[in-house]
Amino acid sequence: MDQTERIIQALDSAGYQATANRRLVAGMVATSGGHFTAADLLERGRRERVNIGRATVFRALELLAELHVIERLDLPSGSHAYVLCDPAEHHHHLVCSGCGRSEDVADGELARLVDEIGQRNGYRIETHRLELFGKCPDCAAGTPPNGAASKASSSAGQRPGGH
Amino acid sequence: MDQTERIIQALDSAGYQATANRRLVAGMVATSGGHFTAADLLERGRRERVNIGRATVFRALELLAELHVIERLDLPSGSHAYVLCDPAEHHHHLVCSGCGRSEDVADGELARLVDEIGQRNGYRIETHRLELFGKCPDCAAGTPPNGAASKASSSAGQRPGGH
DNA sequence: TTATATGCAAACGCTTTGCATCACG
DNA sequence: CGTGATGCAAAGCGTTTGCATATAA
Repeated sequence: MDQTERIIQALDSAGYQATANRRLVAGMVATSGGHFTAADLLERGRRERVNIGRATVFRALELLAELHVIERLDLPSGSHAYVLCDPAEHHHHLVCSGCGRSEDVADGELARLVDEIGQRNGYRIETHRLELFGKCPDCAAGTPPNGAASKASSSAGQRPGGH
Repeated sequence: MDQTERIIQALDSAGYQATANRRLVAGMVATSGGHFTAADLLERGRRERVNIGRATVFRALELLAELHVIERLDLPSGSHAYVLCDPAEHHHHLVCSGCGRSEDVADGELARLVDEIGQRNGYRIETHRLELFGKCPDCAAGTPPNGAASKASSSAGQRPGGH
């Protein structure tokens, strides 16, 4: 449920200290509501008057990426962003080009297709990456969620309605 | 066969001058044998003692990308590279993590799969990108093609079984 | 001669690093 | 205490831009 806790948990069980700053980053990541850049977090920190250094943010993101709690996306623009995601299984990302929201997408049939392509070309495939960009239901309907691109602030990730 | 000419052709028919420097870049791109970065071309230019400025290389690459003669790749390492490719149809890239060589891969069934994913999530998909990395037949056989030694050094370090 | 293209170097944005300090275990 | 984490500022890359010069049409 609480994504922030989940992240802190991940840090802890990997043997890293869950320091105040890392908790802070965890919180921002969890409530980002979509993709975000290091600059976004820095900016948000500045706006909320929390004292956190540039290097610390970068180091925290690197750490979380290493733990597969977040993953780096290459946006069509060429810039790098991160998204919170499920560390458990191999998946891809469907990213809203309107509000930045993102969904994890299971690999599914893709594995077979990838395999096939490898065979056809005689390559031994090692990794593959699929990135999907489009408009989420809200943005497609012209009602983008508050704080569009990088801000956003629903406290529970992308699971409206919970359970 | 002459890719260089094809590139020059593309420039010309788009109304751009096929200047000496652009021909030079075209030649390097055509004979790159795989992916390459702006730095690669610069380096190669320096080595071959041709006089071409950094900005010119970047501008030429930007131009060729705009004409869809080359395409930008995001290597797993996060760095940007370009590959020569067919401007005609929507396709993806299969890149050798050993020598950097690259094949165009038709979209094929992927379109359907992408569509399905969009529907399932209620997204209106705008673009998608599939990138495949692995070992080409030669590299897999331990006989990397000549002149490809350090080519994909930046994309190595992949975790084959990984996330 | 007029529009384009080029070189150079400075400017830029993003990310990393060195190092002294600080917090946690 | 000792290791790990942090802040700051400087350094490092890759890329872009301003501007004067050179070249193509």
